[in-house]
Parts: sequence; C-alpha cells; structure tokens
Amino acid sequence: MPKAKIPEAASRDREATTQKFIDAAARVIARDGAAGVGVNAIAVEAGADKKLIYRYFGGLDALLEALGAATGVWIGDIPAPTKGNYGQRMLAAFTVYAEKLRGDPVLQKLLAWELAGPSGALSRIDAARSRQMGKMMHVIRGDAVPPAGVDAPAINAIALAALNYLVIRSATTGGFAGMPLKTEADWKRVTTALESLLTAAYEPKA
Amino acid sequence: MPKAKIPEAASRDREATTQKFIDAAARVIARDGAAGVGVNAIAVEAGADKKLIYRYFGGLDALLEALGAATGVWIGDIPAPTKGNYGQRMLAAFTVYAEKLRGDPVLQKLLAWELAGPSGALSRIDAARSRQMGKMMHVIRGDAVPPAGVDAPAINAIALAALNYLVIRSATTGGFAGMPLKTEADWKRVTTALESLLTAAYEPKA
DNA sequence: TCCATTTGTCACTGCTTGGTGACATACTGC
DNA sequence: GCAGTATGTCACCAAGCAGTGACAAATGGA
Repeated sequence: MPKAKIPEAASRDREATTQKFIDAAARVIARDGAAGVGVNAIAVEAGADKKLIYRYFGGLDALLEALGAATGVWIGDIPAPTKGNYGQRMLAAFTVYAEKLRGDPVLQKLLAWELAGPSGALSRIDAARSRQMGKMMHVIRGDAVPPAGVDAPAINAIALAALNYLVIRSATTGGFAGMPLKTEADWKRVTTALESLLTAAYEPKA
Repeated sequence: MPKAKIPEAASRDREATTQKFIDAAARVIARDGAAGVGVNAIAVEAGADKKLIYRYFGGLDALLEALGAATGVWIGDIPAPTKGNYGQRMLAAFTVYAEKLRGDPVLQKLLAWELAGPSGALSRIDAARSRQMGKMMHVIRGDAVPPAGVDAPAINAIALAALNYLVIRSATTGGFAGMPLKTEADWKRVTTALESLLTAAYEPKA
C-alpha cells in the first residue's frame, strides 16, 4: 500500500509558481469579485502556500499590481485606423475597445474595483492604464484633427465612460436604465446609438 | 467625586436608535468606502451596541437595504420640465441628475458598490432605483416623443451611464481618460459636450 | 405595587484573516 | 562527496470579524 499523501512533486519552479499566483488571482476575482480577494483564497486557488506570495511578490498589493499590469487593453490590441476623419477613427477604436472589454471579465472586475475607492495597488495600475489609454488615443487619432469648436476630450471621455459603465452593468445586472444589455443585438443597439451620437457631434460644421 | 463612567442616559428610543444606525452606516460608507462596512464599525460609529442591529433590522443586509432605500434620486427631486422637445427635456433632467449625484457622496459609493457585484441587499435596492429611474424618465418625457428613427432608450442609457461613471471617477481619481473632473469648469465642459451630443442626436431630421 | 416587555449592555464563542518563524526538501556550485 | 541557497510546507500567532446568550435597567399596563 503506497502512502495516501501524494505531495505531487511540487514544481519547484519560481517563475511557474509566480504565474500560478497571478492566474489564481484572476480566477478568484472573476469568480468571487473583489470581495473574495485575499492571500488565503488566492493561495488555495493556486494550490501553493501563501507564504510564497510574500516571498515572491512582497505582499498581496504587489501581486494584484502584477495582475493588473497583465490585464488591460493595450496598444496593439486596437488596430490604428488610417482612414476616415477624426470622429470615424475614434468610433472605430471605441467599438473595438468595447468588444475587447466585453470579453474580459477580469478586466471588468478590476475596472469596477477601481471605482470602489483608491486601494493602493490598483490605483497605480489604473494610472498605467490611463497613460496607455492616452497613448492609444494619440496613435488612433494619427493626423486627423477634430473639427473646430468641438471639445474632443470631453466627448471621448463621455463615450468611454458610457462604455465602461454599460459593460460592467451588463455583467452584473444585465441591463441599465431600462436598456437590456444581454444579447448581441442589445449591444448592436448601443454601438449604433454611440455611432449616431459621435458622427453627429464630430461631423464638420456646415 | 462622581463616577467617571457616565452612561449618558442612553436614549432608550427604538425609532431614534434605528435612525442612528442608518446615519452611522451612511457616514461609514462615505468615509471608509464599501470595504469598511461591518456590524462592528457601524455600531461603534452609531455609539450603540451591534446587538441592536440584529434585533431591530435582522442583520447587516437589512440595515444597508434601509440605507439604500433612503438614498437615491427620486421623483420630485427632479422637476419635470414642461417645455421643449424630447431631447431638451431629457438633457434638462440629466443635468439636474448629475448635479444631485455629484453632491451626494453616499449615493456615489452605493452606485460604485453595486457595480462591484451582486451583493444581496444592495441589488434589491438597485432594482428599486431602476424602477424609479424608469418612472422618472416617463414623467419627464411627458407628452414629448423622440424623433422617429432614434433609439431613445439606448441614447439615454449611454448618457446616464456616462454621468454615473464620470461622477464616481471624479470622486476617486479626479479625472478620466485625460479629462479632468475636479472644478466646476470641468463639469461645465462635460455638460456642454453632453448637450451637443444629445441635441445633435435628438434634433428632428431635416 | 407588581409583573411583563422593551431597550440597552456586556462578555464571550467560533471563525477567518493577514502575516511570520521554523523546518523539510531539492537544486547548484565547488 | 559537501555546503549553501532556493523553493516549498506547516504550524502558529494576534487581531478582527459576525453573531449570541445572559443580564441590567427602564417602561408601561394591570
């Protein structure tokens, strides 16, 4: 009769273990939301000892920071359109952004988490994401310029804010303000409405 | 020498005590955010015994539900405009809504909290708020109708979503996507941009 | 006046949490 | 071979948590 306790070899590979923690953190967040996050839960999910979180990352904050750094919409994810005027390029980028965000539950949770309050590690990640977003806008914009008299930063902020909020609500409530947000058709309505808003706002003055 | 321990009479008034708990919960949420919420913290803040939370409310969830029911933007808070077309009325209502939301940190925290995930009590409150919002839209709308071919629910959802998100971000980050959201002038930019978006989208087709 | 009920207080349990020290085991250079 | 170090395991601590039972004090009705 062999021993019942099988230590299962225990990979003994620092790099792989750190990655296991990051993946586990993502799973925990995706499953239990921000509330369930903690060293104990993540260690159990990773199948490793929580002590290693402190040894390899320095603490939970740094682990979450690593997760945040690996999660997001980055330059390259969104192909920079080279055709069309300013409004059309922005709209194209926003559509792709919404698509990607909609398929990434972990990113959604992180986004929602950041809204709950400034929590050390997350806010640094958020700052990084903000900078990245700014760069992206710059790349997407290219040589196109918004029509005169239009407050492009404000309008873009409104569009992105609406997308962020609606995607999160879609995941939690499945709708917002009487607008259902479940099916693909629902989202088609949203993007169509956004398109009509942006094209109207960004069309050159007659 | 009188006793150092002054029991301070202890009001012995159930109604007043329950109210003390609700107020204390609001203060805790406003101060520490969702993370700091708990029976112990609220009881200390209220200056009453946590046991009474269980006796009078049945538990923390019910207390938060009572708080949520008392916190929100309700019919009557927003004067129903009687002039103007559909788009103008909506815009007027949204502006008032944003103003009120911006001045209510507790409501902001509850809003952000609801985004973090379905958490029992809060979600029921959220449902109530949703219904209320629908009613409000109906009252505001009055006899005005949106122009044909315009998906009003989608557009209104986008506008409200953007406002919710930007107000929350204003409180936590002080800005979003390169758009500062601190001063009154910043918000003027937002409302102006929203106005241009909505009037363009809702103006009758030529 | 006496008794039942309500309101408030306190001490306590059992549990989970973040965090650490002590140890076992495997790897690596000499 | 041997020593030193990196990796992983475990037991444990102090602190905070939600929740409860037992009790004291005030209230109000008979």
